[in-house]
Amino acid sequence: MGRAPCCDKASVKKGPWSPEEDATLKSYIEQNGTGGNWIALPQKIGLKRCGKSCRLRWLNYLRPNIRHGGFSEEEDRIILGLYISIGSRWSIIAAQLPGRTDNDIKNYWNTRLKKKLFGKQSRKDQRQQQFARQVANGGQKEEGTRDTNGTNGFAAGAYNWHQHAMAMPVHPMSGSIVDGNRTGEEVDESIRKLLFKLGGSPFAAMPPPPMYGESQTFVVPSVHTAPLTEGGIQCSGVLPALELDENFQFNQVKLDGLECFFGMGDQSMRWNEVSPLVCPNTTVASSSQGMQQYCLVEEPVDLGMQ
DNA sequence: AAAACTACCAACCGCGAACCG
DNA sequence: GCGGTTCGCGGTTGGTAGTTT
Repeated sequence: MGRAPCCDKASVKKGPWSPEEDATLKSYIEQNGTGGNWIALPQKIGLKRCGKSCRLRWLNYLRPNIRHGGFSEEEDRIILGLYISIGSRWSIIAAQLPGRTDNDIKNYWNTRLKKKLFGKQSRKDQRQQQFARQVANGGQKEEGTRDTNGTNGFAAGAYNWHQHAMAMPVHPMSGSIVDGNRTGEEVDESIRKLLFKLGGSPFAAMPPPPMYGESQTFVVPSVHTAPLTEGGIQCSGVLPALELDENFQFNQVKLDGLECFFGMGDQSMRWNEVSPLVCPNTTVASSSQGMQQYCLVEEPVDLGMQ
């Protein structure tokens, strides 16, 4: 027996929602709630829509206190930190960002953040950065840097995000989830608790500082217990060695483009080509000093795990 | 000015999980 | 325990606005 369709597709309207449909759905749910049955809801209120479509419209657009666009640096870091830790579990990531929907975060990741992280800038970002550099140069227009890709010298993989970070001001997160009083350790603890709740062991005490030689190269360990000198890849820069237990191994298959974090794949990656979103405040320290700060989420963030 | 290209995002689709009788 | 139904999630698609050539 095949799967029962959730609705009669022939008689159901698809595509963008009209303002009238929005108003009908919104006013009904605000007054009566969903009634616990999305499938029956559209018939009840005379909408020619699939129940799933109604649910999606409500959750992603009509629900109160939804925020769209305008992701802050802080939100970027939270998304990135959680993506590295738990993969593409957007609903969990969204739960840590009040007002954001999983769909919004997913879109943001797929269209912007992933490219931003791995060096391929969106044109919007390119323009923002070019503008910032012009401002930094006292308004002088940059010339002669456009490459054949039309990326003004910032071709994929060659973009220096540390430079970007200096040019782009860091905006405090709007809303209330940053209280500014919590230490990095408290945030780490929140994430540990979250990961533990998700079924894995919290990655024990943040990783030991990587050995940082004069070559500015160290070996990223595999996710589990691989020693620093085995199974890793050569990377330059600073990277935390996350210790996630086997319950998190499944996430690896979803970590599109992040294989380097987990010692997967055979390509080498230069970490100074990766956005400071990964290691926003990391300091290139001498081998005697060790690493000053860890990555993941470093700003005080209420992860709701208290 | 127009065609081609790119980026963004709302919405759809299908699957597994959870729930219920 | 089983089968049917609904929910929730993540991946993907399609439309459109913006940008480049």
